[in-house]
Amino acid sequence: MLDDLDRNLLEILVRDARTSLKQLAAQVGLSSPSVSERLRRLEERGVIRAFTVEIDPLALGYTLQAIVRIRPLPGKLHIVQKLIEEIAEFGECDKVTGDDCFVARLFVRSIGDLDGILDRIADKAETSTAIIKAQPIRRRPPPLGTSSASSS
Amino acid sequence: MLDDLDRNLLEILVRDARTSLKQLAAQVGLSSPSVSERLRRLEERGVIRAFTVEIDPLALGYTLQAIVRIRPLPGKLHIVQKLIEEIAEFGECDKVTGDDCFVARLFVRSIGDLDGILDRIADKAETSTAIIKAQPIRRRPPPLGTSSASSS
DNA sequence: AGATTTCGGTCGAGATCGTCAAGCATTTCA
DNA sequence: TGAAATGCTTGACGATCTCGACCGAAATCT
Repeated sequence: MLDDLDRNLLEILVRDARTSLKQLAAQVGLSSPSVSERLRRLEERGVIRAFTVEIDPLALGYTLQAIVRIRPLPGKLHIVQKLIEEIAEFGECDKVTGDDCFVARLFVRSIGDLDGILDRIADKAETSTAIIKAQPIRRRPPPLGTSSASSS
Repeated sequence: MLDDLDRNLLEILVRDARTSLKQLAAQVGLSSPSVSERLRRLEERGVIRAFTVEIDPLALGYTLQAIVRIRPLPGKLHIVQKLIEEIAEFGECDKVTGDDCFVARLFVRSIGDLDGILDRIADKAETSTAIIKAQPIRRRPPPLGTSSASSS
């Protein structure tokens, strides 16, 4: 489905999405129209979900991040999910198996804000919050190579 | 530190990092050299951490994601952290307060792979794994507006 | 207050880049 | 065997970016 050239292109673009077609072409050994066509198809197929910009939350004043596990009270699941989606400070949320129904990432500027936001769901769900002290791995894509599990 | 124009630019770029300087200039009411200079400074200051491409893990065959909470055995914290960093299938890892020391996101192609990877840290840490069933909120930046907690 | 420096902006020209059409080779399929 | 489809290249045109020169407002210094 993806050949080596595609993977190569993706790798370069993950590092710098502004790499010009010309440079991309040079690095993978194609002409720029070919690269352009490949990118078009990668987008069309949904492999490339978006070209975007990664912003440092700190630069926006969000000095605190937390991982919040959320267990909605009986019958409140949908209301809670909707609420989470509407609160812009939630920067990520996954619905998971197990006791905790949701695991979410919260960006806040202060402990006070954290409290304020959790209060808004306190009557609809139980939450456990863990403050993030460090980020050993920041968001990165899974390995692009055709395989890799259990190597190094 | 950031004015309205900067925030406006960031908002546009988060949606589409390939927006041309010309278009950006038109949308915020500046000339393109000005926009160019602003972007340069946003990068320089670290506000924009990177221009990147968002890849669909599914397109690479990663049909399964999991949230893994990891509690290293006594004395094994650093070994475990290093191990996690080296395993490319970990797509995110935060060091948090509380009983669980790390919370990580794992991309795998199959349950078998999941087992294989967890086995590699099983003798150095306790783990609890939650399979991701859905993603109500995919990675998004915190609100860019000057404030927002407890609105909407 | 008045002069000066700094900061952020505009304009225009030259260089760079992306896109399009035309054409070619290889593979696939009837 | 031949026709169609795929994926590539080349070359030209138009759009975009970048760089230098210049300008004005605001802050700073004397």
